[in-house]
Amino acid sequence: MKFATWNVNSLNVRLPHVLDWLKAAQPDVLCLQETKQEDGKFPYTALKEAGYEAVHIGQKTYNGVAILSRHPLTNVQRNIPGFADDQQRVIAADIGDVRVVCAYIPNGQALDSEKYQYKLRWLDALHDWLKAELLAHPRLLLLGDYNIAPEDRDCHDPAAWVGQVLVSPPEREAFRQLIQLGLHDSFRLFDQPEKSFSWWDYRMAGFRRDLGMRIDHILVSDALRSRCAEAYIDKAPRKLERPSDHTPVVLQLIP
DNA sequence: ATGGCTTATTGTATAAGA
Repeated sequence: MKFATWNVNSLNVRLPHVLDWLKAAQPDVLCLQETKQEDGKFPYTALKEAGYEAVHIGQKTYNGVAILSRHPLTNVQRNIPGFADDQQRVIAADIGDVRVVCAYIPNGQALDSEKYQYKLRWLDALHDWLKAELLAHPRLLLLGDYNIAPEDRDCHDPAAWVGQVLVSPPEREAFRQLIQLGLHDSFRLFDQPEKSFSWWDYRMAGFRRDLGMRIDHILVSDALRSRCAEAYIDKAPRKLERPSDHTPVVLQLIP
């Protein structure tokens, strides 16, 4: 079973890339973030023709998350229960014997921004919900755009990023709190190249100069750890014309 | 590196992303 996550920065613009990638990479499950469209515009038909059913929660302009799957999706949950949020950032479903949670964690903008406080509150709510979710579903995957580079090696220039979002100590602590729930960063279960990144800024020729960050992750619960077979970042879609600024992150799980 | 890009919007400049 191949699972992947990809922030597509507008599914309307990126649908051709998504369809091409589904065909080339053949994932069983693909979690999308930043679909940036209301559900009425979501391309259910095109995805169905490609062999994937989908569940989605979206809004105009911002946010929006979806799970695409070749296998039936059941027990679908939208948003974090009990957390009042007008931003559409979470969708979860059962696929096979696994609980799949797709999340678009807030960016935070800047440390002195209200959006940063929202990010930390949001991470707290996610943590508390996942704690309960793990009791009900021991086999759980949390895939998405975390907007957190967990360690300095996940940042192209840690010194230049001190004092900014994605790397601040409270964000990294929130990531560790998720790990404390009994989750593992699947990417780091395997040897990886140095400078492994999942996002590069559109500006400053960020991709060409490899000024990237690893902020998209797939966490696996204790019960799934021994089933992890391979984890990698597929940089190919980032090289296309008019790419998303993120590229897919992949985990292969033994059935 | 302090925004040089990209996206969406009842647009023609602004907000947001990361």
